[in-house]
Amino acid sequence: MPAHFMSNAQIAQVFFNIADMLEIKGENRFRVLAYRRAAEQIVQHPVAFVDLWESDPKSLEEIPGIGETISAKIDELLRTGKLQFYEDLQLEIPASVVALVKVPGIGPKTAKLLYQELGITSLGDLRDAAEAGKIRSLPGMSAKTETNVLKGLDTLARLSGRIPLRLALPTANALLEGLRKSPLVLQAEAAGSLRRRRITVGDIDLLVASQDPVAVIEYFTLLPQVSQVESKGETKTTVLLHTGLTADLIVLPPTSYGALLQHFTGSKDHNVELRELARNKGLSLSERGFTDEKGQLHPCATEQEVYSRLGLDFIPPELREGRGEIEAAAHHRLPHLVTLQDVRGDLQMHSTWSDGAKSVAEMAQAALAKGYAYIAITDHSQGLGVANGLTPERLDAQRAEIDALNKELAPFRILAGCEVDIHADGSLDLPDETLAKLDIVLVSIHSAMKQSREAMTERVIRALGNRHVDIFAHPSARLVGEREAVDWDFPQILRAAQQHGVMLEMNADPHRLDLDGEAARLAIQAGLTLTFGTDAHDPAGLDNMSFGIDQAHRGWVEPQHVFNTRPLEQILAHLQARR
DNA sequence: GCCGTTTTCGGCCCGACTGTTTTCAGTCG
Repeated sequence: MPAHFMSNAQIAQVFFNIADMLEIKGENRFRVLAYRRAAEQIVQHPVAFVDLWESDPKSLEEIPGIGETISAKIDELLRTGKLQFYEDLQLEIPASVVALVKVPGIGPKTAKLLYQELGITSLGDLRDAAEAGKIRSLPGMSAKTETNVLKGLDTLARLSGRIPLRLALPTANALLEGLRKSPLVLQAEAAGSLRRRRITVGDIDLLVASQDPVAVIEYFTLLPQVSQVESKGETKTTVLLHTGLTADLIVLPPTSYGALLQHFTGSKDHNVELRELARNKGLSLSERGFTDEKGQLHPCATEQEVYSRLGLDFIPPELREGRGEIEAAAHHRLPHLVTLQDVRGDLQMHSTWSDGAKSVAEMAQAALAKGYAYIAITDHSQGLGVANGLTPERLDAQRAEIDALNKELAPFRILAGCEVDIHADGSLDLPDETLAKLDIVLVSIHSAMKQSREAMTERVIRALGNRHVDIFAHPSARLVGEREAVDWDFPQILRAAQQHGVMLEMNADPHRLDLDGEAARLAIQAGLTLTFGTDAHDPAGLDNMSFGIDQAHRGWVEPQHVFNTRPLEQILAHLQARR
C-alpha cells in the first residue's frame, strides 16, 4: 500500500488540531487529553512513523498513548493522505478558529464563545473585534479583556518559535547572577527545558529558595533585564525581558526547594508519570512535596528526597523526558553517563589551512591546555571553495606540518584528518588514494540538502560504503533554529553505518548539536560507536564540548559508547586497522 | 481515548494567577 509521506510533526499537527477542536466543542476532557498525549508522543518520537507503519502498522500501538482508535486514524492518514474524522470536525469548527487558542490568554472556552457569538474565525478578526470594543459585550468579558487580547496577539507574534539553548543559557545565567546578589535568595537555579538541556527552549524558568518569596519577587521584577511584568503573585511571577524572552520565577521556602526544582524541571511527561507513581503509593506530589492520605504535607528540600521517597534512583535532569527513565530508575538500571572528564581528545576542528582562525600549532596548544591526549585536525576538502577547502596536494603539505608538530609535542598526538564533502550523488570530494594517506576521515553534507528522502538516503549510504570513511560528521546537517535537518530514512542510515563500521559524530557546536540526544540514543541502540567533536574554528570553540556532553546525556550515552573516551593507543590501533 | 503486579471499567497530575465575581471558571505551566 502506498504511503502518503508525512513527517511525524505533520501527523502530530493533525492530532493536536483534533484535540483543540474537540476541546472547543466541549468534549470529554480526557478524550481531548488522549489526543493531545498521542500527538506529543508522535512529535517527539525519534523514528519516522511512516517507517514504523511501513514495516508493521500494528507496531504503532506499542507506543504509549496510542491505542486502537488513534492507530487506525494514523493508518488512514498514511494510506489515503486524509482523515475523514478530521474533515468532518473541520465542518463544525473551522481550522482557523483553532488558531485562536494559540493566543496567550485565550483557551478553548473563550475561542468557542468568540466564534459562536461574534463569528470570529481568524487572528485578524480577533484583533478587529478587540479594537472595535465588541468583545466587552460578551459574558465574563470587559474592556480589560480586550486589552489583554491585544497584548496576547503581540506576544504570539513575538514568541512564535523556540529559542536556541546557546542564546537562552547566557540570559538565564545573567538573571541568576542578579538574583544571587540578594541576601534573601538562599538558592537559585534555572529549571525547565533549559536544565534538561533541550536544544531549544520555550522560556526561562527560574527557581529560588527563600523565606520571603514576596520580597524576592519584588526584587526580581526590578532587575535591569526585565522590561515588563506580565503577572505577579505571592510565589510566582512572569516577566518579559528586553531580549524578547519570557522568564518565570517561582519562589518557595527552602524546605520545599527540592520538590520545586523537581516539579519545574519537568518534563511534563516525566512529571505525569511520577505523580501517577505517587498516587499508586497513596501520595500526592506537588511542587511543595508529598501530601499523604491524611492531608499531611511532607516537604522535600532536595530532589533526591523526591525520587527516593518513590523508590527511585536519582534521575539526571537530561533524562527526564518520560522515555523509560522512571522504570530504569526503579530497577537501578539508569545509564552511567559519559562525562566531560571521560573525553580524551577532540575529533573535529579546523585551522587556518581552511576556514579556521588559528594555526594547527595554536589549536594543538589549546587542546593540550585542556588536558587532551590527542586531537584530529579536520579541515575542509577542496569542494568547499568558500571554506578554502584542501586539495590532495595541500593535504600532503599539511601532513608535513603535522608530522613535525607531533615530534615536538609527543606524547600528545595530532591526527591528520579531513572533513570530506559528500557530493550530491554520494561520491566523496577526494580520491581514495588521498583518503588512504590520512589518519582519520570524516565525511559530511554541506550541499544539496533539499534532496528527496530516497535520494538523500541512497546518497549517504553510498558515502558510508567507502572503506576509508571513519566518521559521519554532523549527520543531519541541521542548524538549530536556522535550517531543518535533511530528510532521510534514519534506521537505514544506522544499519549502513553499522555494516561498514562507520562511527557517528555528536557535533558539540551549539549551532548544530548533531547528532542530538534522541538520535544518539537510537544510534547506540543500533550498536554504533559515537565520537565527540567540537568543530572548533578557534581555541574558544574547544570549550563547546560540554554542549555535546549534555546531548549525550539526553541520549543515555555511556563512556564505552564513545570512541574518544579511549586512550590514544586504542584509537590508533582501530584507525590503522581500517587503513 | 487510553490503560491495568490492586482495575477490561472507571479512573485519568496539581496548583497558582487573573479577572470578574461575591465563590469561581478559565488559563497556564
